[in-house]
Amino acid sequence: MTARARAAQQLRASDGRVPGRRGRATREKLLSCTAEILEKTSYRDLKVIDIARCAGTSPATFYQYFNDVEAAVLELAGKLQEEGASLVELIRDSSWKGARGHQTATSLTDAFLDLWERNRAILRVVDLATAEGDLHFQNIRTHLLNEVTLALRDVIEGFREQKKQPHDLDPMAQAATLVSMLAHVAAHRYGFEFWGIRSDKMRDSVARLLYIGVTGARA
Amino acid sequence: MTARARAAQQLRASDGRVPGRRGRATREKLLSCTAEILEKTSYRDLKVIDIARCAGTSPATFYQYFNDVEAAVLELAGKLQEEGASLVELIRDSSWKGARGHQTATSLTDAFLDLWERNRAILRVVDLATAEGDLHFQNIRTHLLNEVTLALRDVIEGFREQKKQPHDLDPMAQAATLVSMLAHVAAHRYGFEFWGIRSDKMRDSVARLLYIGVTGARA
DNA sequence: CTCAAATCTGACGGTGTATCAGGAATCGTC
DNA sequence: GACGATTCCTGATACACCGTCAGATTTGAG
Repeated sequence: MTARARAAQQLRASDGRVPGRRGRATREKLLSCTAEILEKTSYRDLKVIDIARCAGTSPATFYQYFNDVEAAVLELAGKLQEEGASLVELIRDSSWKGARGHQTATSLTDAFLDLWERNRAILRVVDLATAEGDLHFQNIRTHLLNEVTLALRDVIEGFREQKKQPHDLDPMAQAATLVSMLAHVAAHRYGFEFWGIRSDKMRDSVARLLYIGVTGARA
Repeated sequence: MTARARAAQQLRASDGRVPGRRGRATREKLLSCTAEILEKTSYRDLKVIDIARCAGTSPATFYQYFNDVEAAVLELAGKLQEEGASLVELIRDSSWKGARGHQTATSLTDAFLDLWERNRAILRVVDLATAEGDLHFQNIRTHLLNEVTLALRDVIEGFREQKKQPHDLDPMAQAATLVSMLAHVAAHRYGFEFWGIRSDKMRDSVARLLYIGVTGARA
């Protein structure tokens, strides 16, 4: 790789320079402040000036490193893209047969809920922006969930070949549906508790439907 | 009802007056403009000044009728609360047994997708605001979905009593999970097509999982 | 210590928010 | 159809945030 090519894929400040150590540090600080504020306030009320204040710097500095607030959030979201990897392992490396399969479904459900819980503030925005048709966020969401969906699809395809699943079932659509269920329950977890539904019962239902949906087995 | 009590539940302008015909008309115009703009732009970029411009009036007029942008969107969302009613009828008045049951599940899926499609711009915001913990939107979302969830719960409870569903299954949690699946697939419908999954296959998977989840039958 | 590169910020023009006093339209009444 | 009262609307305004740039400050290599 030429020096030119390397520089091209490196971080750039708004004026085109490649940031040094100090620069990268303030950039990181700005990012973590963005994440922190997003935990407490709505996306609509996330202001550059607040991020700058939190980072002990000025708004102008923020614009040195990001084009706008969305760019910062987008980067935070980008960091989640690899998070899907551990879920994929879980899906591929565990047995989906019988009681073991139910155990796998439960573990996957827990892992999903946990992933969402740890990143709920960002994932909320990713969800909204994707629904609004923002292609950048859509891409991130795809990268995060696509691996998981594909892994599930393969497992489902296996059960279909064994005639455990209906012949006309589309494994990819089925996988996407199950992932949707997981994502939505994870996103609205707090809402269910508020609604009077016990969290562990919710988990059981999700895991059970996941198991049935993947394997074609009965409840 | 006393005049005082009636006035108390009537519409009020910001200065406390009860609006007359002209006032209600501009109010409606502002609401429809809000909805219209929300179709094309993100919630984050929804500005009072744009709504006012669209309605051919001034920002000050907007504030005559709404405290802020959120109040207007909240009212638009409130109008959806009764939309759940037709779904409830569908759930209660149709058979869930055998092939008929599968037909019912398909109809419900279609009705759900249609409801979301017709109101996607507003429902996006409801979803986000609910996830962000906004209780006003949470309430609306609950009213919209709670009836449907309760209706599904009753049907599930029936199948549980017939030993078609596991004894330890919580019908309410199961219903909430299925509604989550419906809501999320509906919200991200366009995303799936973009992702290369055929819309009709998606619908089939959702309907099938819904049928299985409600009745406990096999695929 | 010196100086050039890297980093930061004060200052500014532009846009949106939210309020209020007062101007304009409407309506009932004579 | 003119009057006054009521309803409705808006210009003016103070304030907040955005996004940019020139230049001040800091850093660190020599």
